[in-house]
Amino acid sequence: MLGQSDDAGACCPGLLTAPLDEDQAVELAKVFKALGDPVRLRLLSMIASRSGGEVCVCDLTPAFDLSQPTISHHLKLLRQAGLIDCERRGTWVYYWLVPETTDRLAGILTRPAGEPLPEGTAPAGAAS
Amino acid sequence: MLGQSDDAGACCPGLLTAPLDEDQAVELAKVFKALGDPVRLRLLSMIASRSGGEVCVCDLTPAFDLSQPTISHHLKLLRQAGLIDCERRGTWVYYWLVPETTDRLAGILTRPAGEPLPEGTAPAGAAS
DNA sequence: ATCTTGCATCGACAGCTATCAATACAGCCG
DNA sequence: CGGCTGTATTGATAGCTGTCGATGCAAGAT
Repeated sequence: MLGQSDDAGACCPGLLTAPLDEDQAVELAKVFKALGDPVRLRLLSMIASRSGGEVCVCDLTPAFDLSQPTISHHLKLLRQAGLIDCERRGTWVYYWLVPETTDRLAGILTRPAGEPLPEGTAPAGAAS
Repeated sequence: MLGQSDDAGACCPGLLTAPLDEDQAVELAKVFKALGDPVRLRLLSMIASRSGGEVCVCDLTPAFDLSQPTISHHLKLLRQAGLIDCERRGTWVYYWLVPETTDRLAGILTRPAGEPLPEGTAPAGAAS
């Protein structure tokens, strides 16, 4: 959902250096929207911090005061955003991080070092 | 809203290396939620890519097929998320990026390079 | 085959959100 | 002063989203 299709040239200049076109913005927004929920952020961090690589849903669900279908729903959204992936193994389902996606986001949010900021933060240059 | 107070120790280990606690997740989610809309992403990129530092609202509004109040609303959300800031100068209002916030997000999404992805199990991220 | 457990899907509902038209406010100009 | 322009706020509304209980499906256990 983010860079698995033909993103020729979309390597990562994005967001902070050039205006996004609408299609790119729509795609990116899906991923950020998936991150825009505390439950999903915690799920993602629980999954990602298992550098063992994977977590069983049965380890995730009890960490929240939410019903099992709700957790399942959030996991689905994270998966549709390309942030995680999963596999059934016997009775259990295991989830793991897709680091390419988070790497991509990090790149998109990283401002090219050489960018000369006006002066701190508030460019109150034009003093009338 | 994100790191302008005392985030002692919260430098950036976040998200991918250790499970987020709920308060952190709630705070972070606000920022990601602000990014979870195509219009706001385009606004942010238009503002950020002006490394001159600032953009007049009057330059932003006509770039969208949306009413002026809607654009104003989106700008307000971006500002509340700490992603941009603004200043009135005469008749016009100018917005600029708050790079600290995007830097923080980039750091949060950046996985410590040395993290050895296991491969015995499933994470067939790119290989296979 | 049947029961049991783990997870996903379905349908419903409350709360939030993006959008607009109308209006208010701030500053310039005459 | 009164009018004009650029932004923000308000109020209303359609659509989306997070949540749950109920149900369905997969796979191991009996």
